Amino acid sequence: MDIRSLQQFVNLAESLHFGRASEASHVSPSALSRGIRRLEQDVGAQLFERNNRSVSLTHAGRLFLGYARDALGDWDAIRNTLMEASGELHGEISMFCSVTASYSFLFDILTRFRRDHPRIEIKLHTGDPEEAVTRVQAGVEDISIGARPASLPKGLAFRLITVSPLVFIAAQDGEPLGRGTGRQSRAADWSGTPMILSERGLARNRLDEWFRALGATPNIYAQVAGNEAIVSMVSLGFGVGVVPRIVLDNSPLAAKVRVVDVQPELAPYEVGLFALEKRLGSPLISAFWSQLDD
Amino acid sequence: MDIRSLQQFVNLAESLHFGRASEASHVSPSALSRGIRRLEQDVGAQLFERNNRSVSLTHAGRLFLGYARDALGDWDAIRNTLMEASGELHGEISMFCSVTASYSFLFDILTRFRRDHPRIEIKLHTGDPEEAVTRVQAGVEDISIGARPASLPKGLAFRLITVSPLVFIAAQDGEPLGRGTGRQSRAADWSGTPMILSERGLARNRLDEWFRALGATPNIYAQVAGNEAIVSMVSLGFGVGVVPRIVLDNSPLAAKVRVVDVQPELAPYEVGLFALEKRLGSPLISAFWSQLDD
DNA sequence: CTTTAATAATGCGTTTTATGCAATACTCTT
DNA sequence: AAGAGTATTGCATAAAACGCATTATTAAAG
Repeated sequence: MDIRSLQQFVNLAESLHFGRASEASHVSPSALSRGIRRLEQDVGAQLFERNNRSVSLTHAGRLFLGYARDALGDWDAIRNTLMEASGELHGEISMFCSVTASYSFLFDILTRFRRDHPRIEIKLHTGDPEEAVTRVQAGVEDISIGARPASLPKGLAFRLITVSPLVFIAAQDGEPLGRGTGRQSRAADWSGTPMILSERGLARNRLDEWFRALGATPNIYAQVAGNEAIVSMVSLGFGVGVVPRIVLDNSPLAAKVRVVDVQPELAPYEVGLFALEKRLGSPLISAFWSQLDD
Repeated sequence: MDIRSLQQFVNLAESLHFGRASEASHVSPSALSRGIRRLEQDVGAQLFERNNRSVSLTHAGRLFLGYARDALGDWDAIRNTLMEASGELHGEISMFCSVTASYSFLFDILTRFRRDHPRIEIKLHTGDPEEAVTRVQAGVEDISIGARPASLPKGLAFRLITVSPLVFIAAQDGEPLGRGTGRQSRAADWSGTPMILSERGLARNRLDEWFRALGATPNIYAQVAGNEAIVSMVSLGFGVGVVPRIVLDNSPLAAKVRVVDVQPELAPYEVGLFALEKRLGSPLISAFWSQLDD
């Protein structure tokens, strides 16, 4: 029996779904399946009742779940105790951010963190920015970087890193938009403007809201995934897009697009760290969290 | 972290000696060394202060020892709970006996045990009969088979399997001993008789005592290790030996030796099971123990 | 009733990890 | 200064774990 099997067991007991539990444990479903089997061998009792379509805890499994939670807690506790006693922090933090974020300020943050805590390993996972909140909520990651949603889910802590305006961009050498910039937009201004939008996500929601408030319907030329793709298509002259300025700052195509001054402005992106509130007590996570203080 | 590392840690913490702890853990010293290293990595603190000649617990190690004992206890407890709930016993018993014992009644005992508890694995280790007591005392083995010593060490439980007389044997076709058998021996009877004796062990102690009571000194022809070797040398006519009768019953040389009726008789061997009293509560050990009841 | 989508398990080849043996390096004793 | 005792390490081997692709089973949808 090892600690990882125990964590896998708890993950599975909580989700009752091998696919999701395997993600939470950062292993493949097959590894999880075998891991659980091993554990059942070790403990000498069947813990889950399962067929190929459903999973449920046996009576023994429910008893064992209590033990497993305690054991994981005890292990964490002794580790933290010894770690604090020894002065230097060790261990591993699992982290999630979008590719965009990893290109922009993540480098600086991790460089500093490594300098201050060289023996804490960061397991970095990248993916769709939308997952930043859900993955932390689900316990799949300790910390994630993302944009603060309109309403922060209960139990989730947010730590602001930076604010980046959402800006309209057009091709640098394209024709000027057929209206003066800098004044209030009118619905008619936008009916003929092809737009490059995110398929979904916070920026898209903000923009939909913006158009609704204007009483206009956007002329959508393309819906793409990823801010880089938006910049790319805009730079090629396909239309007007909306991205956080921080994306422009890190884009190799920045010189090929220009920011259009549009009124009213979109509410800015608040980019920061997410973590579960109850896990801020952990020395490792707390170290990462408070590193942004200075 | 896994349970075996934890057990290895406790073993080392108790003996502070890699060689002995590795025996107690049934692994090689190098495996133990690496195992401890791994554990120190996992826990993030140095647990032992050690150079090439001495081992001691660090402060962190002392703290961790408390945790480790608890964790091992908890693991045992949940296993036993689930095992009893599930009805069928699983797991592993480590067992020790002499080669002699393994040839004689061990087969029957294990056959029956396997029939009643097919999912309990027996890890059998063989060696010098004298170790039967010490290895159980040291916690290296769960159960051992051996002869009951004159005084049973504190905390050790003994369960009689069978009683086997200690008999004098001589070569079948050798000359008759120069005195009538069946009457009380006198010191003079033995001065010219070459004896084949164990180097040490219970039989040797009994015989030394017997000669002392007789006021005689044995004429020792050879001191050998192992009852089989005694039978062998006696059968070849080198002298008179003393072995438990059960050895004869299982010896291929039985037809080549004869039992000599000598008075006073030696106290018989009481062969049985050893286990630590405090471990008789464990379901597995208790199952083995009580199997002899019927 | 048949089809389809979902999903846990498994065969297999590969990578990682653990182990034992023999050799080494270091330490304390004589 | 020599020697015995002992933790460690290099190396080759063995075992275990893993992921991918596939399979088998099941519940729901048509």
